Amino acid sequence: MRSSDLPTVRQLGLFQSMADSSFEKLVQAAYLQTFPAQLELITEGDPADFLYVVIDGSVELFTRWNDRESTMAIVRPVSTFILAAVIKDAVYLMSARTARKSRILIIPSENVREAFAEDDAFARAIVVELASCYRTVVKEQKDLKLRTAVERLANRLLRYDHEQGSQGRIELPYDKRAIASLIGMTPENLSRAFNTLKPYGVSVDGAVVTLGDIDALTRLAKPNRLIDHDAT
Amino acid sequence: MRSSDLPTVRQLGLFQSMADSSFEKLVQAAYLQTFPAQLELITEGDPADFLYVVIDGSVELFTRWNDRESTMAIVRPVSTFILAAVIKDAVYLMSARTARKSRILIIPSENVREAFAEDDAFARAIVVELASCYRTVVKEQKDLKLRTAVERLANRLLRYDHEQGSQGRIELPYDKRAIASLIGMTPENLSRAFNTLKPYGVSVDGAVVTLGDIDALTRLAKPNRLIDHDAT
DNA sequence: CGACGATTTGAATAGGATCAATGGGAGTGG
DNA sequence: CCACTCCCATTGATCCTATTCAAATCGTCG
Repeated sequence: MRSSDLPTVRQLGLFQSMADSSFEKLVQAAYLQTFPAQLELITEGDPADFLYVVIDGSVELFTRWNDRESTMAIVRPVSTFILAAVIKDAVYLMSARTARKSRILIIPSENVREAFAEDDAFARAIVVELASCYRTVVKEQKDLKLRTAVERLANRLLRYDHEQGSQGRIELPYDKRAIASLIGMTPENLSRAFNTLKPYGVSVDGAVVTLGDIDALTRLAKPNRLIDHDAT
Repeated sequence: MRSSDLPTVRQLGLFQSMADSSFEKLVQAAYLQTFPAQLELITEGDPADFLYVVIDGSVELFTRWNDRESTMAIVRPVSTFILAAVIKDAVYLMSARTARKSRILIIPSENVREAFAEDDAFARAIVVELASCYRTVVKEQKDLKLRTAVERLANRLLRYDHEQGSQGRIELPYDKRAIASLIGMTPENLSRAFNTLKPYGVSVDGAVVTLGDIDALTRLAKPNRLIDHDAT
């Protein structure tokens, strides 16, 4: 793998506290590959043979059932995905495909589980990582069960604004189809939700969204650290 | 605490592999209390001061936002809840109240984190526990995003039937209000969903539900091990 | 320029929520 | 034991939200 990528991976919360020797072993067993956009990397139901680390690009985690499909998450560099399946030596619960051309580090599950068994610091890092993942999904579930589609969109816009420096002007990080599915609605409904938010100062021009009245939008959205914040 | 409860707790996946000394310390620091029904044990947003173990009774995890409320899970004996918050030393994301009179073991968070730091086997048990919790919530999210309310109910009925010995006759484990909220609908809508399922052999008499045509119900529900099963 | 995919808009429908009213036990107190 | 009350569940009517299907528009890329 490219030597310049190594430190980035090493600095991930998941890997930074493990022993050098353990990390070495993991990296030695790993493959770094570049995939074109829209390539299905894993399919839900398959055994979890690898742990994935997105180095560059982005990956969409999605799920299918009965001819319906829903985007569960979009993973951006640098982070891992499907750790839980790997640790439990179970099948993947979600499918994954590259959203764009992506460079991805692939670590065989057995090596991950071996490091987990041998390296105590790594085991504890996994605890922290999984606890974070768990809390993130719980927040998403709260978002889904407690809010309407428009409220979910409003809160997400505020979140993107915050992530992008609170300038009242954001660039949507993914295409609208993906955002719609992520938020749990159809693309058509997303369009209409944007229209519903016009009176709250929201105007859309392609992927650029201007938040002209943050206060009004905030009063509508009622963001909450127990649902919307990333931290803890 | 009652000596007869100790082995049950000790045999939980979370505790069974840890050192005797660590377990001893945890138990020594813990309190066993009996709470009346409908008592709010924890409130979301509060610091996670304790890990909870339901010994007897049952506890509802729920969440509130903007005057709405939703049941996230119901915890039955013997199992723990809010482990992730305790490990991360964060605030609770969910509130909890006893659904009925309950006996509950309460372990101070600091002791849990101390055991986590000192006992490697315990750390690894926490990994497995959190991975399971994570995968459970992911399944619930898939259920919510991919299925209609009637489909969710149909699958849940099949699950209860399976849990209760596949006799085609089940007793609802909680009152309908709770089940409705758990599934993500209103009580009114649950009533109507039961009616919708009548042509599929579902008949309701109080808390007793008869599944007269499992095949038809299954064809409608399309249960899936990546959403509905408990294991892995 | 033309084709394709993504987005938007419109119209109709379905799914679910809300509000209001009624029925039905379980528990309480006389 | 019976009446009363309360809470849960059901039903009806209506409203609102969101999906579906269809068509138009826009922009991008070859």
